[in-house]
Amino acid sequence: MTSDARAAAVPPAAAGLRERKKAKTRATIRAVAMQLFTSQGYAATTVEQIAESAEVSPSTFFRYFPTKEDVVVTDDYDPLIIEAIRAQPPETPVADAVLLGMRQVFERLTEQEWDSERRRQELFRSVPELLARQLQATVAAVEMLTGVIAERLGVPPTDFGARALAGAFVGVSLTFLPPGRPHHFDSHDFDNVREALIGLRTHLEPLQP
Amino acid sequence: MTSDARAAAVPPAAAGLRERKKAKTRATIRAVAMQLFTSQGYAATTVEQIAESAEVSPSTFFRYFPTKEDVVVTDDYDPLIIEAIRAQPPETPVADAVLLGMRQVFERLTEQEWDSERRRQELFRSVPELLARQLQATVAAVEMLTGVIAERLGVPPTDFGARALAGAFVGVSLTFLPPGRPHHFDSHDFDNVREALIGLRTHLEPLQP
DNA sequence: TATTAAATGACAGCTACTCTCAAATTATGG
DNA sequence: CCATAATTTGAGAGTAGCTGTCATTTAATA
Repeated sequence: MTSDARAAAVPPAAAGLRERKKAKTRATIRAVAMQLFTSQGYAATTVEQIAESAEVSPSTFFRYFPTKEDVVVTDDYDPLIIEAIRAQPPETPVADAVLLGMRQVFERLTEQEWDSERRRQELFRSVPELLARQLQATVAAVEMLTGVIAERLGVPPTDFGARALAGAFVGVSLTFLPPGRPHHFDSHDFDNVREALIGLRTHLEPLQP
Repeated sequence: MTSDARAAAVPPAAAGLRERKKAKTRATIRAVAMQLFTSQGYAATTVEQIAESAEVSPSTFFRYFPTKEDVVVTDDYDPLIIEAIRAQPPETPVADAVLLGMRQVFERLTEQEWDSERRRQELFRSVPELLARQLQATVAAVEMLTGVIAERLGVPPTDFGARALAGAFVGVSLTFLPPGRPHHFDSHDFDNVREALIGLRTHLEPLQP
């Protein structure tokens, strides 16, 4: 949703053997890949190496992840955030609902999940191509956010006000990933986003229609 | 600055012969590349083809553009926008100064420049990898925008308020590139961005510190 | 004009990614 | 439990983006 909060999914407990095996393979590939990336660097790690470590063929790697970048970029958190926002009481103002929803998802992460999340962020910071793809995913997520916001406001999802609010959220959130300087996004940062939004009002005030 | 307003630069009139030749080569490569992209498609056009059409070797192509993507993504407009914002009278409120500055640069484009700009936008819409890289460039531009805003506000460029405002601008602007639907960004859209920002105030109002 | 610096082209090599086809594995109906 | 159908997998060949090296050409300088 913001450019963070993404990690490996836990394979669902029950399902056909086929499904479970696929989920396990996918998780394994991602795990060993992240391991190799953080130890040798992203560029220095070849798909062949990943495949070998995961004990699959390179062909299989590409069946699970269309590109090498997808191993890092893909995640399953966005739906959780949407749901969390939807779960906020109706009397809560939209802006608060969004902030609280995002925050809650982050707060529920286990220590282990935070760990892989930090490694992901580290990769985004050091590998420009990954950041680019991550931003693309983020922009796509704005669509979803627009959806929930519109729902809450009781307007159609095409409403410009809803779109603009979603855009502002994401735009402001992105500024908390400072260039270069290693700052790991954590749930505390939502307070900062909140304050930033409040500060925004000062500058928007003078705008006359 | 937003994800638009980028095109080929006009080679400066005077300079050493070397400089002029380089500028001409660069412009030629970009021109023939854009031509091929729009006629055959981006993926279907190989660097070898571009090099041949531009009458240079593939090696030379990569000396001018580090990647095939850079042919489309690179531009020289950001400095113009920054300058235009700076040129706004000091009594103009920041938000207005930014909007007016951006708008002016767009208004000064020639019909020819608009044409290539539209082709660029078309490529961003149809080629995901290009959009990703473009977004990366956009985020980088937020830094510059933060700089001017901070300047105007008389605060250090690290100020969170300045960063947040810059982020909000870009975030809101991005929402005017609707997914899929072919809408070409033009200078008129700045009125919409302006209205969207005004609408934002309603939702930010209820936020309590 | 002679010398120096820069731009270019040819070539080799690596790797991400695609496609095809045969072998292996899992699901399903009797 | 077995036969058959549907998926998943691996192997191998091929394309193209990109990097690096080195000799050759072209522009700048004295």
